[in-house]
Amino acid sequence: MIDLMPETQPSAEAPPMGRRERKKAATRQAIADAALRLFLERGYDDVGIREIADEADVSTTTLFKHFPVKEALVFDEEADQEALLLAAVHDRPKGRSIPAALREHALRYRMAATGSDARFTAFFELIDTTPALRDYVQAMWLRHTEALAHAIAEECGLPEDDPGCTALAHFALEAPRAARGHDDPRRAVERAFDLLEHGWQPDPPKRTRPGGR
Amino acid sequence: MIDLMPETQPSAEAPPMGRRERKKAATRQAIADAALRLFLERGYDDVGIREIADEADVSTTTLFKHFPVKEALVFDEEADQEALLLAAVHDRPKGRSIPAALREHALRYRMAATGSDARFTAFFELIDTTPALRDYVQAMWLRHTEALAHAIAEECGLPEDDPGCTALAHFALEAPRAARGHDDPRRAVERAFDLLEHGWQPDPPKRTRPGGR
DNA sequence: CTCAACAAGTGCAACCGTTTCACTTTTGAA
DNA sequence: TTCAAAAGTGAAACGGTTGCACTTGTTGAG
Repeated sequence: MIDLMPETQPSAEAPPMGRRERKKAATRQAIADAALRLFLERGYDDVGIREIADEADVSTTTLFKHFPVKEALVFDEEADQEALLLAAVHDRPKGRSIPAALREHALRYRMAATGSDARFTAFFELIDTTPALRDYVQAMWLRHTEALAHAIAEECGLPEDDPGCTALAHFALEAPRAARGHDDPRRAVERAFDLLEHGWQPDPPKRTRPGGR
Repeated sequence: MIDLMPETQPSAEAPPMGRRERKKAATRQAIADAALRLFLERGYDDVGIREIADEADVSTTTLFKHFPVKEALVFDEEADQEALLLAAVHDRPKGRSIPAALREHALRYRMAATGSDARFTAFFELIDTTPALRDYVQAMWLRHTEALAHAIAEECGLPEDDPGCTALAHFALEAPRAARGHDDPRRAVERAFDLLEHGWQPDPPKRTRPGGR
């Protein structure tokens, strides 16, 4: 329900899952769907774990095997989104700079939410009005920032806590976030990344050319 | 126990508290002391709320009247520190720029921890090794950043979500944090603020001079 | 001084997210 | 077929947190 990821590239990732993995995924999806539906109906705090499990027809034990904490039920696509983000850097067409790859990724995947689809609106309102969820997205954002910084550093052959990489990662995730609320979010993101691509020069390490591998 | 705030200015704030407020403060302190002692002895996760309350000789109800969540027991001075931070901006000597005031504050109050006092070391190790506390400090840092940004904006007569103010607040709190781990943290902070003071020019609003009030 | 009003503290039971445990059922592969 | 690992179960417990009805101490106005 509410697929935040538009149109995965047709040719991409389809390692044919066996029955087992398919069933597992189905269970997971059933849980997430039930949870989101109930949350939207009655509010995050007024829906208990046990009730969600019942609705999805699984035990609470099973529920927690799939989602480590209650908040994670709302962001069941987090892992996929992070993977996509890191892939955008790691698998970018050769010759393309990292900022450029991040810009493309931002425009492609992180702007879906800005459409005027009513379900998106409700989804974001749910988050914005629930302190527990606000806190969770904040922590999530940080996790992604760190993962991205790490990936960039690795890509450039820099130490994994290189401040420049941290800053770039920070910026690349902050830009789309700040763009929400602008009249033309797409344009805002473009602007931010224009700035970034001109300003950011990866500090070339000893003998690796920036962007090379 | 473990007073993070060295030497409050002698003349500052001493609105003579009545017996009531004094007792309340004492209770609060007893709870925080008991909690920190037990945490350091046995680890954060291995000490329960009920046990802390017992040790401080209060009911758990009372404990939660003073500290909204378990993590807050570790940061019982948070409110004071935030107040001090905001005061550093608001009550700075006239003519002094905001960045300069923040630099002085950072050097004065936020570097206490870098001393080689064994209790500080243990305190920070407790935090660093407890995920729940790491998460909490992160959220705390964000709250303080937002409060500071708000205070700066108000001080300059700018809209309360002015990006420049947000950035300045962010930087001013990030600098001392990043300095931890440097060989000479004090110097690192000085450097960071040197940069900041030269770089940052508050966008003068309609008719207010920057730094004026 | 007295007394009402209010703030602080109490004890207990409940709530709810989360974990543990011992157990059954499915599934993939040897 | 056989077997081990993976997925799921059910119930009970744990621990942080809250609600409730209550007592006690402090304060300030009359």
